[in-house]
Amino acid sequence: MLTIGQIASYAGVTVRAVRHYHAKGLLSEPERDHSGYRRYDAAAVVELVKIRTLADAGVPLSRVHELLAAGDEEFASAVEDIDRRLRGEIRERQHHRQRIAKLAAGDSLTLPPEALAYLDRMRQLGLPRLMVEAERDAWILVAAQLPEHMQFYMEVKQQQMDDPATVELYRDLAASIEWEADDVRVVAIADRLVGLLGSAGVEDWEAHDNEVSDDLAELLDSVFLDSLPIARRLMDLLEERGWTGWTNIRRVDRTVSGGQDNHDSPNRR
Amino acid sequence: MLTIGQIASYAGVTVRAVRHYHAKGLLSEPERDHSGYRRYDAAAVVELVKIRTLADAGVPLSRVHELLAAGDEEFASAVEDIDRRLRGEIRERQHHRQRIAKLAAGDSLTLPPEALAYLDRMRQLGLPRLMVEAERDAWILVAAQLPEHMQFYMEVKQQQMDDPATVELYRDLAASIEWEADDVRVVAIADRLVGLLGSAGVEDWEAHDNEVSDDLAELLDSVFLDSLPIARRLMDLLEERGWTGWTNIRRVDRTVSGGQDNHDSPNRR
DNA sequence: GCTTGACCTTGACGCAGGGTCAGGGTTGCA
DNA sequence: TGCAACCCTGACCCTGCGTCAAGGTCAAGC
Repeated sequence: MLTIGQIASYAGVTVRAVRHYHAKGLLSEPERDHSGYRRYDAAAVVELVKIRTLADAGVPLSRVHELLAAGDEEFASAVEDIDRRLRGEIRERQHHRQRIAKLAAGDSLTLPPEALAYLDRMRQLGLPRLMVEAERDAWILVAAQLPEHMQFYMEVKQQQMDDPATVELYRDLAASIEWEADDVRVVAIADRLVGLLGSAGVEDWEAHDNEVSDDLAELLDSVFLDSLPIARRLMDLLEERGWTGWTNIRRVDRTVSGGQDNHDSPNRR
Repeated sequence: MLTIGQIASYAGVTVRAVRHYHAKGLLSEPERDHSGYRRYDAAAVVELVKIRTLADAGVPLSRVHELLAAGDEEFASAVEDIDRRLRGEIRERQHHRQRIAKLAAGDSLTLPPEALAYLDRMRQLGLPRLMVEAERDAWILVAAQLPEHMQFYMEVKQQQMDDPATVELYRDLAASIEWEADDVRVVAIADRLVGLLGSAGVEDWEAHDNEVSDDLAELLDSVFLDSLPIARRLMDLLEERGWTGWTNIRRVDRTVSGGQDNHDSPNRR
């Protein structure tokens, strides 16, 4: 008669595993000797080897019992199930490999390459690190929600960077991070911004704009409001000048107070 | 400010997952409002998106924190680690697929094809099911311990099946399962067995024999002893006739009582 | 007879990544 | 005011065992 350690070593498993199979009901509990030790016969080793054979083939323990008792047909269909699961797990891992490969290749953690290029452009134009990071965080949020629009957005942003007046405005906005909330220079910024908004040349922004949910717009506005002390005042001034919102900035409807309309708005976070 | 449900939905994860990341220290706990609700800012969403990006690339949560804080070099080497792990997991699944495919193809659970062929041969020779199953169980044990010797063993067994006298002996042994332990016909069986042992033609059995550990031999003997009431008596009779053991049956050394020597022994379970 | 070391016993916690109650409190809307 | 939809913590569930903890048993050597 065999002890648990012996059948375990015959089957090439640990003692703990054998007890686990008992607990799961895969292997029936054998007789005990006078001191309570389990005593196995050779048939138990055979059962254990069968269990391990199935387990080594990727069969979950919860299905081993069923498979040991199964006829040919059930066995075949169960095997198909298991193979399907294995294929799925392999595909999943392959996708994981592709993703980490991209991350390792410098795709940053969360942004598509065109966004990284845009942020690089900002840095080259000498815009300060804090501003670039605020932009990055905002675009991470957009990319997470609307990955399919990122390319378009980035094209527009790159065009904006081609306009010296816009870049100049960005620089001043960046500098304003050190201003108090009531700094008088905010008024000049607001006026220049309205000027740029009026001369906006991007016509089909609107189609993409409508994809930005109110919730997301609010979230992005909050990034702006949190990062710049003058932000609240600036938005107030813009509202006086006929523009409402920031992320989804739109012309205020003049006929119905508090109403909305859909003029396009080239300024973006 | 955002609730936990909101940041979860921005990042495409469950509320439970966000709390899990808090508990694991991946995402720092935000402020609470007056009623104890967590209140998040947009930066938290950005962090959460980063965490998910890594997790979706197969990075274990336990390494996410480290990777978020890592420089380029550490990041690269960590990514290599993870890719290695993923490759290993894929290979493992591929092996699993091969194994269940073989099982599904009828490779039985535990025996190589040549053993299955041998068992089929026994059945064709009209040997009873119980005997074939006892053989099968015994060979399962051998296959688990000495898979590389199975082919040789099976060749020898097939040769035995070519000998009508041996087959006849098997038939009578099978019939003996219904005999009492003290049936007189056992003596005749023992004599015929000794005759076959003496005329054995297999010369290099010995090299394989030595691979069978004493423990395994004892286990296999016990299969024999458990399955046949006359087994014990038969072994006693064999010992009287100069043969000891069963699985590792050997000629008894005549000069030193109780000693062992290494004559070959073609009889096998 | 005593110690030592290798076994054996049950019970419980731990891992990864959360899912899913249970048993509350809060908020927002009709 | 009521109800649904949130939020909170705490706790248990899943896999397939590994790893203590705290003891009992066995065989060997002195």
